[in-house]
Amino acid sequence: MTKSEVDHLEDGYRWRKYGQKAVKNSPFPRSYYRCTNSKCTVKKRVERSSDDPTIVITTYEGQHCHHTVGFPRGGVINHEAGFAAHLTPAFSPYYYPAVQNQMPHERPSIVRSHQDEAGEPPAFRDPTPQLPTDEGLLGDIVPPGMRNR
DNA sequence: CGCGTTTGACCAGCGC
DNA sequence: GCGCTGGTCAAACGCG
Repeated sequence: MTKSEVDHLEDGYRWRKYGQKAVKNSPFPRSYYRCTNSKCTVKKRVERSSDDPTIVITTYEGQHCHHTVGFPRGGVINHEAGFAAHLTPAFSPYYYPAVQNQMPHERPSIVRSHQDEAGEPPAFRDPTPQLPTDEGLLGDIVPPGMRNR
């Protein structure tokens, strides 16, 4: 589970959308992404929180067997808006429905989604080798408790 | 021309 | 058995 204000949070991989469906829980459609790398079968499910439209719940499924797609650019770690949000799942309205009211998240970030994806060259996990293990990336971005849905 | 998105159809699982 | 819901496929389309 992740939280972010933008749809296209660049997490270092190239995603290809393969479907979109309207779910019952939220009035917003849910998007289905898959890693474009034929090697890794990672899937991603992005749905918007019904309570706070500025929040998207991203559910990763599987783990990447390759490193982040080439990012030799210098910008690197600038994940305040994107990846940093991953590390605060406590704000997820799914777990703490009351907290969302206190979130001062009213910046016009949805409008500048394009800037965001360009401004987030995700080479974030340099020290982490590609672990095709059970942990993989998920072990980092998802608390151990919630991994086995 | 290649790649990614869009969109409707199709399918499988589940509950009634 | 039927209908609903969620997940995937695939063709068409748009953009760089």
